[in-house]
Amino acid sequence: MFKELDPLLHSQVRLAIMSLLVGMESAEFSHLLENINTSKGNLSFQLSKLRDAGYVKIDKSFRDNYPLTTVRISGKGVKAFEKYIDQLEGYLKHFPRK
Amino acid sequence: MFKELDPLLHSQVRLAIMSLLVGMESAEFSHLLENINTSKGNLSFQLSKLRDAGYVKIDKSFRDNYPLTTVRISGKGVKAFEKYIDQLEGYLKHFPRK
DNA sequence: TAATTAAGTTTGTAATACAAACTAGTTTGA
DNA sequence: TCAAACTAGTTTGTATTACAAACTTAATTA
Repeated sequence: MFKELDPLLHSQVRLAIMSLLVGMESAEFSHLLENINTSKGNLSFQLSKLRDAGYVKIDKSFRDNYPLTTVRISGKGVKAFEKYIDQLEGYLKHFPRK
Repeated sequence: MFKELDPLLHSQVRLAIMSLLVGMESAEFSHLLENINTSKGNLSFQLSKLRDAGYVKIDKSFRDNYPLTTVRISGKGVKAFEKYIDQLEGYLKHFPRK
């Protein structure tokens, strides 16, 4: 009846990360931080989890001498995000969206 | 940008409970247990949390000599569920439902 | 050169989810 | 008739999580 919700995505911060990433080519750490209501500590931690799952690719470089972390969603990540939404539907069907 | 998701509802088991209850007058403990993939220990625990939040009313009686626990969603619970779905929309907008 | 800022990472703690173990009583069958 | 098995849950212990505080490393500014 109710399908399993991917625990990696069923988390406010990680879902927000994925939601942002799915709509853009790539995002800088600071961009994510500005748009998600959490600390950089937690953002860093949650990004690592998504990387470990293969849902995002993290690229580390330098810009103007400072470290620059760039994140992009992977194919696997997109699929997982789509699937998560599908599963979620089952929980919400009593209030269909317009 | 991303609104707070009610932590009481952003949980697989509790969301399933609320989703079932919002579609029916009331449900017995055993009915919930059959339709949600969890243990009775956890179901009991999560129902208590929803009761403590005022999202459900729990009625205890007896039927055929055995204890019978009946649950129904409260007005507050319905509102919270609707609001949760609204907030969630913000996270999913890149994949609109049909 | 000392203080401040940038851009993160690591760690400690508090909250959470869960199933195993428990409670309290009922039915069955030897 | 009494002990084993069943009904219908609740409580407790543990392992996992989410998070922010504290830390790191290096660059910039006063």
